[in-house]
Amino acid sequence: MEERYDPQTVELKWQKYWIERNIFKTDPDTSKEKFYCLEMFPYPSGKIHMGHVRNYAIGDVIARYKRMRGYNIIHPMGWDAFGMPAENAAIKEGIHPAKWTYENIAYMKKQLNQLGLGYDWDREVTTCSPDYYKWNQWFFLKMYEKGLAYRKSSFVNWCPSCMTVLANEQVIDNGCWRCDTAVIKKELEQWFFRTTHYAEDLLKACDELKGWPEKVVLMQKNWIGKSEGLEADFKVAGMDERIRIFTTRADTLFGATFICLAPTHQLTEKLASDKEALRKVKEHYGKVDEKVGFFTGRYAINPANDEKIPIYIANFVLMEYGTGAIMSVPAHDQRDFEFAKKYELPIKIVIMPENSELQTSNSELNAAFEDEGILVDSSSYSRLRSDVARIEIAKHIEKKGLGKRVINYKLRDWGISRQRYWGTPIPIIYCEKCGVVPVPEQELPVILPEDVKFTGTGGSPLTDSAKFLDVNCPQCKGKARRETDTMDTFVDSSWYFIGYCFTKGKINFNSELSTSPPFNPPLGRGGQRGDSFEISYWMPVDQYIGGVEHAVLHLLYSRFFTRVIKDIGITGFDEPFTNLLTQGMVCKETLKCPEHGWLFPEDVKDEKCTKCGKPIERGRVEKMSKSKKNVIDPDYLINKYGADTSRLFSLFAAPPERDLEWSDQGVEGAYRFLNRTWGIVFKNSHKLRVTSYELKNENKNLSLVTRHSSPLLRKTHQTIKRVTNDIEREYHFNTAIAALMELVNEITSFESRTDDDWRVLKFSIETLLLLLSPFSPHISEELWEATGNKPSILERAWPSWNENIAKEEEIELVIQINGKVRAKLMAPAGLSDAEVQNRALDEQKIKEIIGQKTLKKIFVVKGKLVNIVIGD
RNA sequence: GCCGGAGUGGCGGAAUUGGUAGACGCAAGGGACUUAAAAUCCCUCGUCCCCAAAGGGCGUGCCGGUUCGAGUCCGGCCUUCGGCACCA
Repeated sequence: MEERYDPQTVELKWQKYWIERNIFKTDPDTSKEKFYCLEMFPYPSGKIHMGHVRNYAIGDVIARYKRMRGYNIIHPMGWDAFGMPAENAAIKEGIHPAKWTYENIAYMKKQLNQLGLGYDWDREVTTCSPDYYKWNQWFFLKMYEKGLAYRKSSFVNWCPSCMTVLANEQVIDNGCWRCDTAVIKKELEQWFFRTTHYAEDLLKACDELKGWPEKVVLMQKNWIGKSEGLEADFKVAGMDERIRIFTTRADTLFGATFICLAPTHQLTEKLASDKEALRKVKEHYGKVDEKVGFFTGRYAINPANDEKIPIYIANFVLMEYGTGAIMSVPAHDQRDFEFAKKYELPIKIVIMPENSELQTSNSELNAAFEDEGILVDSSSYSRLRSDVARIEIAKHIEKKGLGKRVINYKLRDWGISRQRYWGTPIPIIYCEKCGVVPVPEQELPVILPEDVKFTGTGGSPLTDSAKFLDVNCPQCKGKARRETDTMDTFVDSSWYFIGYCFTKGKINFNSELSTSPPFNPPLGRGGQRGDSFEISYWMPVDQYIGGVEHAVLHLLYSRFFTRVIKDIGITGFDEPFTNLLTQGMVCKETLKCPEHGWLFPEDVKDEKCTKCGKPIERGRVEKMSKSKKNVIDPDYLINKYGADTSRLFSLFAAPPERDLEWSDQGVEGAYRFLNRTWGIVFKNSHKLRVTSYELKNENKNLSLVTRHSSPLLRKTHQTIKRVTNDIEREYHFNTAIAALMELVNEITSFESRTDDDWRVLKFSIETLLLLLSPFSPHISEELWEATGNKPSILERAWPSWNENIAKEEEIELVIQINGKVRAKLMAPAGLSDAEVQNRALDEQKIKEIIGQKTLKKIFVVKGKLVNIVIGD
């Protein structure tokens, strides 16, 4: 064994060993309980970043730990390979997106292997491969058959920079989720997936997501946004038309003083004569800044009291939600209030606070009163409480046949059309005679044409590819053209975790349809090795790990797809991910020069900018990003410290769910720890190798205990307990690693004198290596071998502790007087309360403090503390 | 504005059920080894009072409460980070 720890040599050796032995290959062995460990697959942008290192280190620890605990593990990895950056690279540098993507994948795969991550690459999926995206198209056709995929014209979010449509979930602060460009509204024919079909189910099932962070479940619930209310019809005076409105506050119906329609409402053209005003309002539609509207000249009849109230067209009323029309109650809705003030419309108070007067100035409201209260001026409903009146009025309207109680969701259908090249072609053909015709299943996949030009202007290159575009209609064989839009890349990531379940990555859902029912074949059904068997064996994912930024988008779409796949008849489960861990961001301090902006650490010397000599500002700790120049390159870390140190530090610096602040010195600390571990094995390697000791029988430990070695033996058992519990309890790796550091400290100061000491030392060191191996696997394998053991350490069982050995014989007894610590003394563990009391009262210092004062009461906390309450 | 986290030494963070606040690591200071430096090893390290020791006071964002005892529970604020935001 080398004296010096050289991570590069060690890591290469064991990575080669694992690959040659096929250690991470998955096998559906039904005699074992399975564990599906999954990390969110990366977009192949070129190189991995520290966020990936952290995410994948967490996943690898879990997979290795569960494996040692005896689970049958599936731990796959793949590539979210469609997307805009590849297309941008094609435009900018003239490289074909496929070439660019596959080169990036090759490099990043090498990096992942250098980190020692234990993936089964036989099940790798690459979403831009026709073998994969064929199934996007297949799902599309199945959904089209079921009416879950449909086409409609609508106002959509359009990013002028990306020249493509965005789903609602992809609009962040009114900007594009990729490039931040302000999103505009544009009317387009688009394909949609009917996510709303599952709205209620997706919402209800949220309560079953026990293994998810509450925060994420809440975000899902809020996004689905259920609200119960009333739809009511307002007749248009002098016309044979009705306007249906939606409200959650039927109790304020008597306070409605006008009606507002969305500018794109089906009746606006008919009602509004002033086309110029309508055009103006449309311009402001979807913008949050200002409320704009105009009077149509028409009136509506309030179904509650037959009052005539004016009909307005207003930009702030959304066509996409409810009925696209609202009754406006300015006294009790802030938005209506602002609109009414601007256009000088009447404000009628119909709800009063229960115990006080409404705050008004000059007998006018200065803001809407939106709380619950008591009804006034509402005919027979006056004096009712608003929550009661809400139901009564709704019932009344329903009875009169002028409306009905309904449930609305904020969740909209998922617009999946994208005007891009690098995505899955939508398998649809447009025929002049037959109209919209789906591509026949046997003709899948519809493959992206390779010979296209990327100009960066005029939208998708597919619209210029005659070879792709021109096609014969599958029905009438006449001239037809293909759909040129491709699918949102979130389609790709909505089912990839099921794709991993197919042996050797050979995805085939057709075989599922013919062989699958009955669903969920029982475990242990002898000899069956079909794909449907594998899906029901491996799914659902037991532990999913990824960034919280996907809390709404990806997770919601995956939950939707899982339901669709079930309804197609392939699977028998609703939820894809049993447990979810959302890891925090990797952050680092930023440096800024007043003249040169963000700086790399190497651009700073003595707190000054090396370019201009001005003093720099130490900025906030922010998420690592290239633009802020506060990134750490994983390649650099691996070269300098090795994968084991990089993994160890990113796991030690913070618990997984919290943000991690990068610290160069902290990395040094992790490296020092591994060096010390190396050192203790090196120092003792000769003797350790010849010391024989059977690890298996835990109770043998007891016979080895001597006065000298028992503290180390105890510490070792305590460490097994702590590390195991810390991993089991929410994956708190930081405290688990701290426990390992304590053990190393103890081992370092231990001196072996007798053969029994050597056996205890060997047991300690071997235990340390077993416990360390999920975190820093290479060095653990190397030292495991150096202590005379056969590889692989990964195939060893996770150690267990003996409570009898782990428990302390002596405890430190804390003595408090009136809740303040006054003395501490060592006492044997397991004393009775009375004995503990006596010892405490016997203590010289305690006697002095008590003196002549009266003893009021004594509390004893077993094994820990005594609190003596005394009077004056 | 609404919803949800978080606030503990110089720093990252521990404290599992209301029971010794500050584990572990980093930084800092002192010492050993060395011709010297690096590396390594040892010691100190919340703060204040005291020459020092012994001892004691204060201390988990702020104010108050419950309790023998509160970082932990309750009420009210402050700061900060996320998410949503004309959803009627």
